[in-house]
Amino acid sequence: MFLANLKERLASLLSVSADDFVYPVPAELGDLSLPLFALAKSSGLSPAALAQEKIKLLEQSDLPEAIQSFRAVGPYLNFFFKAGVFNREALFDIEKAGPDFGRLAVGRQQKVMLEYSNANTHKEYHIGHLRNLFFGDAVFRILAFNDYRAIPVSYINDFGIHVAKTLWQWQRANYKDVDAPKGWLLGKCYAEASNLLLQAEIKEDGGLEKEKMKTEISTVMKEIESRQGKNYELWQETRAWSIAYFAEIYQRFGVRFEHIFYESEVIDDGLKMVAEFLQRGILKNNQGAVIADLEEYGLGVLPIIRSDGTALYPVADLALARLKFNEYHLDESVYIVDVRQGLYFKQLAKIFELAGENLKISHLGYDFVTLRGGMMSSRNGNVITYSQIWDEAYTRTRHEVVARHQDWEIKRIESTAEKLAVAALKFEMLKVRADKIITFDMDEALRFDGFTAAYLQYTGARLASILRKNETLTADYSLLIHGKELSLAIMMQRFPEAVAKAGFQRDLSILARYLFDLSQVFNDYYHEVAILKAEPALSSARIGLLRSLRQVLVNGFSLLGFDYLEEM
RNA sequence: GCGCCCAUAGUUCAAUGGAUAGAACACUAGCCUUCUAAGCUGGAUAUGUAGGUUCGAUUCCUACUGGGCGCACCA
Repeated sequence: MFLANLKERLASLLSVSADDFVYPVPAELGDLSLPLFALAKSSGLSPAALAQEKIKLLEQSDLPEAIQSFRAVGPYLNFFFKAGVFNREALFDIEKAGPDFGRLAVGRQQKVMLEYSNANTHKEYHIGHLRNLFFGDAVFRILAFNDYRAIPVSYINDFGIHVAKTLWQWQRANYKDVDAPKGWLLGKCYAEASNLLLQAEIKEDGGLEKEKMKTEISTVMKEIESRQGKNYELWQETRAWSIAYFAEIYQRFGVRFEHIFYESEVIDDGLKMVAEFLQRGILKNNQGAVIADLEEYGLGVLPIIRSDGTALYPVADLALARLKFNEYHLDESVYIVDVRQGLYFKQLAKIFELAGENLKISHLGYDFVTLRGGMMSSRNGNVITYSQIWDEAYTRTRHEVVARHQDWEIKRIESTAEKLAVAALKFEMLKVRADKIITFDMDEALRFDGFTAAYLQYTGARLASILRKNETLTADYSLLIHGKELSLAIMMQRFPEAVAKAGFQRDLSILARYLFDLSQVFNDYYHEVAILKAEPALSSARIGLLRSLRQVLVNGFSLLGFDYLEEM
């Protein structure tokens, strides 16, 4: 990391921290800058006077070779780099590091389990789930890149009351012979069941009808819980459909889990834990239900078991949290779940604290996805499902690819279109900070210009096309003295900083924006400078510059979870 | 009622307390006999309100306004 080292050397000469440096906003002011406001305060000098002091210090020092000049501009100390030297060192550095360029050894192999994609079987998979999946996967990738022993897991809710609702409607609607993915049909049944219940509630005299439905659903639920009978068998069959459907989605998006937990597998241990915690007074009976009373900690009340004796969500989660630490000996267990469950995870952590179990569990929240027409809800069917958005995205990318490459084989067209669609969707979800609500708009999300994955991939494809035409491997990079070459090299050297910041803040939008900025710098350069037609030695050096840029893009794309395309 | 999050250009988003608040989309004027025009160049427009801390506030603090979310049997 040449730029980082350069900053360290300057920092040590000036007795400041490398983190104090900034990059001047109007680039004409310099390549690197040191604002002296904060330092001036402790020294008792004005920032401008301190700048003069530092200038004197620098004049007497043995400066790094890459520094061309420096100058004080008011309270700032600005440095200019020697393009030839900087570029030579910067590119050697990237070539040497290759796929590891940007990697940071901060994780020290700490074991961090990341739980995400907590989908429900028997319910629709929608764009909200996609945000969770892409965010979780990218956090996993960046932590793994930064030397954490990150363990991606998914926890599937296959046992709640929603299952009973779905199966109840499934038997009434009889969709067995409808030509559609079965996982999708189950989601449809869930929405229909919820709707029927809602309608019964609104209707005058609907009370009786609703009670009848609820009783029927409750019967289904109890049969599943008893693990025998027709409904249990139906549960097994339909559950398998959903699981296969999820596996398809994960494969399409290149997401892998080290393990998948199921609610049905931990629920029994959860019930035992509830009994144990009841006995120890950590949980208590109240109005026929079992609750965790956390009022005195300002965390309200968490219901654990319904007054009809059936289990609520936390039962299985209690057992799962314990199981994770016992089986994997974790340093930390992170739940990547919608911010709306923030209170719930505080409650969960508090219960373990009260039980004297020191489990480091934390909640990494992100905000939800909403639609122009209002909040998404699978209960009333106001959703954009995974299959809808995928079909639309793929249709559009395929259309674009066909328009440009009539000569390509179908297989190639389809594979390129698929990669573009995957990248477009992932980038759309990752480019916004996690604590922002995404108001999803299909046309907006599936654009291919501006701040999009297609722009990044197009940048990559253009430079790959040049690299195919000239594969010279040796060159003298100190010939790269164009101002835009220096800008590009500095920007490339800032990749490790972007990775570090994105990883530390667990905010992938930082990396997304960095890659976009980097691409803009290249596209500007591309239009201004001839690469293949420059005189041979210079052309070779420029080819080397592009090779390094490709490496940075490849590394960056892979952290966000999409492919670098050679042609598009 | 209590708690959490958000408020920047017509729209969607940026900006470790620091230099002239940046992009993208849309609108508009240009650029393909240089390597992929899914590109590039130019043009207008913005910090919700009132205070406070500070040499300096989009950023920190307080109040208010507006929007969203969460708070006992949903997950």
